Amino acid sequence: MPPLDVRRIEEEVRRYWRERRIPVKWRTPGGGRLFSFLEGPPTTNGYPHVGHLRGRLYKDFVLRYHRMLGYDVWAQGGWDEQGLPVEVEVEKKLGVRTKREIYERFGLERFVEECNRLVDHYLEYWKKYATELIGLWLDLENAYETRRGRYVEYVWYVIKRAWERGLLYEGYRVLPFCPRCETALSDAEVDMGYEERESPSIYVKLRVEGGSGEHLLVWTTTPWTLVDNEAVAVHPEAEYCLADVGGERWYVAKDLAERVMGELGLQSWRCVEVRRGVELRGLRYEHPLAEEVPLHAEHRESHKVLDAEFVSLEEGTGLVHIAPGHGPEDFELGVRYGLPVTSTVDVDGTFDERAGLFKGLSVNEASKLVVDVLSRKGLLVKSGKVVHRYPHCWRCGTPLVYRADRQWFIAMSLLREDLLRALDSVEVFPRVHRNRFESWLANVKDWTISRSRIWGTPLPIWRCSDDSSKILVIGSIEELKRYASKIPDVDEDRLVHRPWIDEVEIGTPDCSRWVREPFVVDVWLDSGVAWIASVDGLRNGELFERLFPYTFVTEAVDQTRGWFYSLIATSVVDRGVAPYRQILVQGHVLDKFGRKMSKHLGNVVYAEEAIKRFGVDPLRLYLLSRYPPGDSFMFDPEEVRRLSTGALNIVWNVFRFAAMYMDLDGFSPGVHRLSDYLGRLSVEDEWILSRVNSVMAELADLMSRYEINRAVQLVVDFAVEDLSRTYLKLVRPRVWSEVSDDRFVVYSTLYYVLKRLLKLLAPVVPHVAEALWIHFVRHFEPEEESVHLTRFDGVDEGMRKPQLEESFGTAMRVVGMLASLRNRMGLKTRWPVREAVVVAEEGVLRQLEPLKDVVSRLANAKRVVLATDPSACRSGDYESAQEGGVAVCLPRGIDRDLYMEALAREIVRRIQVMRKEMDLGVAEFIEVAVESDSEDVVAAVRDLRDYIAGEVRASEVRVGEPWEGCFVKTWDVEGATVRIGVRRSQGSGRAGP
RNA sequence: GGGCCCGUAGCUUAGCCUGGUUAGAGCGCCCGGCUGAUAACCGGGAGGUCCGGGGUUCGAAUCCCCGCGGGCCCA
Repeated sequence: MPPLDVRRIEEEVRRYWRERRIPVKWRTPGGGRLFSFLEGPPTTNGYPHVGHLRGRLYKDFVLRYHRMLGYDVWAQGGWDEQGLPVEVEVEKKLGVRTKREIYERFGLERFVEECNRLVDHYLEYWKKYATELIGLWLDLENAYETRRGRYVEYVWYVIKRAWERGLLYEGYRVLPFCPRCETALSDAEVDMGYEERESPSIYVKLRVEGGSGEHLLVWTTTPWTLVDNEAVAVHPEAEYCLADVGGERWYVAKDLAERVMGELGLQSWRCVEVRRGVELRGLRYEHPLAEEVPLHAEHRESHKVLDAEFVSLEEGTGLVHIAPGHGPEDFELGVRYGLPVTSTVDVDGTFDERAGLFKGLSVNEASKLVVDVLSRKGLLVKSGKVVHRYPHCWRCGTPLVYRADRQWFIAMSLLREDLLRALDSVEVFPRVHRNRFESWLANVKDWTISRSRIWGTPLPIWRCSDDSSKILVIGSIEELKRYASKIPDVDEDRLVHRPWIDEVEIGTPDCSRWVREPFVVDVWLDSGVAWIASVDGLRNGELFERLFPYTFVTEAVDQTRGWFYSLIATSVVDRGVAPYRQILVQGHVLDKFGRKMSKHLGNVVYAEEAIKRFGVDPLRLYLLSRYPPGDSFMFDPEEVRRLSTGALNIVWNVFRFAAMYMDLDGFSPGVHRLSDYLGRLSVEDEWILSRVNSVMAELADLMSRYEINRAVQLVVDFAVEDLSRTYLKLVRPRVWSEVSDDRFVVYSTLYYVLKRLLKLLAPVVPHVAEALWIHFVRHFEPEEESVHLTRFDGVDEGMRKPQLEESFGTAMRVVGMLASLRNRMGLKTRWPVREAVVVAEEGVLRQLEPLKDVVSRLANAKRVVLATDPSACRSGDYESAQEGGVAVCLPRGIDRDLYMEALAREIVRRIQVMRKEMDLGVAEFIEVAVESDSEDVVAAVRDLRDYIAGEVRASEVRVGEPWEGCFVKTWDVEGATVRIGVRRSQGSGRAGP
């Protein structure tokens, strides 16, 4: 086996999988129980980064794990292809800024084709870098795509179901709009886009009618909304000051007066009168923009003080300017008091002709002009700036504008109980996220499903042109065709999109001409129906019934209000139950400083770059093991190598070690069976066999809670700590020894452990595990085609020895203490000691008794003495250390025999180095000559010639001058000069197969 | 304004639910060792007012309360 070269191995393994169609075989049902996974479809815009990879690796890990547990896995891919993000990018590409331009310069047909083309572009990229290369074995051939006719139909289906249940309605409502994208956004979308922003902050006084000199002082951060101001609200219970300010009198909330006046820079003011909010009710004021906006002349009746509970006494003046067309609370108040709902702002964020002076201005421009006008009229008290959190468009970053408009809704608020009941049957990991989801559902608002856009599922609602109260909702393509009197000659995928859908002419007996509502559907409804649309569930009922509800879905935390919600919402609308059993909520990936990854900061690590830089499996190991799935992940490129490559190297070399010797000795698992050697196991064999089975049991426990990082750490730690550092270190001499066939006991033990280990590693590092399977397991058992087509072996309870594992832990602690003590004494591990004494209580000693030999080997002590009596090594001849009730001691002096042995080992080590430098194979024999000015060294070589020869695989070790032309090096050994010569001998290697 | 989460070594963190060895790792730093799988690795050391304060308790990183600081969500 060659050294580990991750990239080459991944390349080779990918080819192997492709040629043998392993992923297809992996997905083929084998009659087991079904683990049905529903892919949260990535949106096909933008390039995948490590955050996407993290999520996709959890999917992959969980699928592979369950496949190896014996489940059949349903692993269909899926893509979310429609919606604003795509449009935004196409607009950029085409160089257009408004919808009008799209219509006029390009036409919808061309625009939609461009959208399709862009989707195709990203699709290829996501398939390669976020799926195939990372080893995610989703079925991409049969992936669902939200732009397809057969998919869009299900969005229609659910909307029709809502209609049938009386949940679909249209309404006039104040909603957040993105003026750039010219469409309304849903609550969930608004939630995604809160950002810090600097806004104007102005104080305005409104003249109370009657020339009394009284004013209402109001504060706002959106001066433009004053254009549509219709009233002022006060809190009914609050107390208000009528403050005398240099002759004028202003109303301001008593509790806020001090702060407000301070901010306005007014020192000499006083409260001349205090009145409760309710007493101000009905006070009329002159509209501040009455002259500039003519329509307010007709609204004079409304311009007065109202009372409202929502008025804040924490900020502002305690008097709130009310624009029913621009604030949800204002709107409700307006409805309650019959105020005109004035919204002179268009969907693109500009004022229309009703806005008088402000006509044609954007809201920002209007804000500036409002400030100027008020200033000129002497109504502006103060104009400043404030930084606050304000909602922005989640796709394009434009600050949102609240305005009233007509939209279509699904009355989710009526289904709160149903949603909560549905959630009862769902397990949420990690648990804390359940509460959040629950409170979201408990307070869920009606879902605004209409969007004034182009590239999306057309809203399947038609209105009768003769009688606007008549509504027709169409739930399938078949139904559409049934009603259609004329239909464009295009394929289904096009037919269900603008502009083609609007070329369909529909007439029915009760209405001669139906006109479609000019909206598309919120994309969250697209992905939301994936539970049924992904498999064309109405036509594939049998398959669908088996999959539904899906066993498992996982996405990042923001999807609680996104996809997790839209899935359960649509499923509850249609059938009243949750579409999934388990959801795993993932945290986000941040940069190494804990900052969000963003193009703006330039700290995004893209998938392609990461894969090329680190290789897939090191990246997988890192992303899967570093943090709990639910936590934020601070991605530090330095750590990938540190944590992953090192561990993978060790794992790889464990197999190299095993392969080398097993091969050399002609080991064959079919012939040298572990079952035949069970009676001859050494204690470390029993221990490692127990450990591997315990690890499998612990793994199952961790995975039952989706503690993926700990599960992965567990397996890797086993490989690195237990297997490599401890077990292999212990059995090395047994493998080298040719005096008995004890090494076959080691091999058969190792083979058992390694094969199990590979299966445990397969879901974590599928490429490396497969390469090892090919090079190692298949070398002995060629019929085992792929580790990924195997099942985990059950836990072999008979192998488990919890007490031994505990004792071993104690022994390792003692070994560590001895190493520490040696360190302090300046005594190299290479130098043998006569004895190591362990003083501890009875129970600990009982644990250590069977492990004395293990301790003596690892501590390089001739013998291990166990004692309960502290005086055992209290004499001046010993040095001791103690820790947690256990003491260890080592003798200070060294006698001549041990000294000779130490010198011999020093020589051995140097010869080993030389062997390595000569690049000799492990089985090759050498001849050695040692020459020194030290009599001790000469004596050690002479006396321990056989020992040295055995250690370095020499056919001859002699004292004297090295041979002519052989490899010679001069060393310093304990102050003595030693010349060592090494040459290849004629002796044969160990007998091979 | 309300809710949830978090604060442990220079950095990243385990432990907290279920109170009880001397709070455990990894990285970095310093020292040493090992090397017939390993361009590897191993061991040791220094480094902690477990955010602060109060309470419960024989005993608190852990449970409770109050602050402070940070994050997320809702309004």
